[in-house]
This record gives sequence, structure tokens and C-alpha cells, in this order.
Amino acid sequence: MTEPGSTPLDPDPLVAARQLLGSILHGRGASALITEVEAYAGTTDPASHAFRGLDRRNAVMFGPPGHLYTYQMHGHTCANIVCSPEGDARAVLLRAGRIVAGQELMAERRPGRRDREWARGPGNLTRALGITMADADTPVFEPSSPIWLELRDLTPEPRNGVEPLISTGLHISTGPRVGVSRAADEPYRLWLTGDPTVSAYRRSPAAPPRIG
DNA sequence: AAGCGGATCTACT
DNA sequence: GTAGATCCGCTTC
Repeated sequence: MTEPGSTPLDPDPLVAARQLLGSILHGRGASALITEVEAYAGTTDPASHAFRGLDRRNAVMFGPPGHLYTYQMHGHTCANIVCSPEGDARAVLLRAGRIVAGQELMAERRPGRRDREWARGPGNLTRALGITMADADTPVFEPSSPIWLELRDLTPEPRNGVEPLISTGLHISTGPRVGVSRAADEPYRLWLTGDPTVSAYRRSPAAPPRIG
């Protein structure tokens, strides 16, 4: 499969984002088909945690590709996959998924929620799959890892600037990232068009007014 | 030591 | 659509 120290992910987070859409993320007792992601372009991206340089919190993002970068905010855990070579810090945030295995566990992990809400939003996705901060730095392309990724190669790269059609007939939509106050208009969020598990868009109140 | 902002979520109108 | 809960870090005093 994959050579040690390398991953099947493209180092460009926008390309990696397309590779990850439709892939299966296996967690603790449950699995999700990834339906929504966001690309973060590392030290040159004002919205990235890496923008201010290496620190304790973001160190995993500067490490080797294929590892899980987790962070906490508002009491929730969010999960990214690092896609760039060691020393760089580009990554893809996993924002939502459709639970395709372990549905019976959702009664305790997501009580009172409808199935489309089980993994809707980055904090809900990690809760549904049993991912916590203790999973930081997990190599997700090793099937022996407790959290691991099964890439689905549904996503040809755009050619000649044309939006690709996935072989299954699904489309990918793009738009601005949710909740970021800087680079708030960059179309770095990608999702499976029309999928009910995709989270709602909300612009950061701190972002400058949309131009155009 | 205090304040505030954030890659959020939920409940409510 | 709006507000409040919530909590960790970073900034500032």
C-alpha cells in the first residue's frame, strides 16, 4: 500500500480535500463517509492555525503527512488530516460525514439526534466516531490505527478548470469556510452537493463584509 | 490576573 | 435568524 513516511494524499490541501470527500473515516466502533471538508493552506493562510508559526498547539501540522491534527475549541474536538511534507503545515479539516457503520452507538454518543445530524459539524463528527485529543498525531493511513482512513478514489482532479463529475454521479460544491474571520471569502470549503449531512454555512461576525 | 476571540453547538423565536 | 453556553490560549494589564 503506502510506503512508510508517505501518504496517498496530495500536498495541495485543495486537491487533498477532493481526495478525502467520499472517503471512509473509521473511528471507535463507527465509521463515516466524509461529506464536507475545508482546506487550510498552512503558514501563508491567515485562517490557519499555522499562520502564526510553529507552536505547541499546532506542532502536529508541521509534522509528517497522513497524521491526525486535533484541536479543541468551545469544548469540542475537531480533526484535520495533515497533507503536506514535514516542516510544512497544510491540512484538511473534516467537517461532516454520513455514518455508515456503528449506527447503534449513536444512541449514546448523539442522543436524541436524527441520523443526518449524527456527524454534522466538526465537533459532532469527532464525537460520533469517538475521536478525542488523545488521538492527536495518529497515522491515519495505517489500518492498524484506532482512527484510520480508507481513501475512495472518486475524485479526479479538475482538468482545464472544469469542475469534475464524480463517477457515481455526485457533484462537489465549493464555497467560503465556516466561521473564519480572515480569508473569509476564499472558496476553501468543499462538500458533496445536496448531501443532507453537510453543516450549515455561517460567516464569522468578525469577518469584513462580503465584497461583490 | 483578567479579558477576549475563536476552524462550535444547541435551543429557541 | 439570533443568542447563550462553554473553554482553552493568547494578549494585555
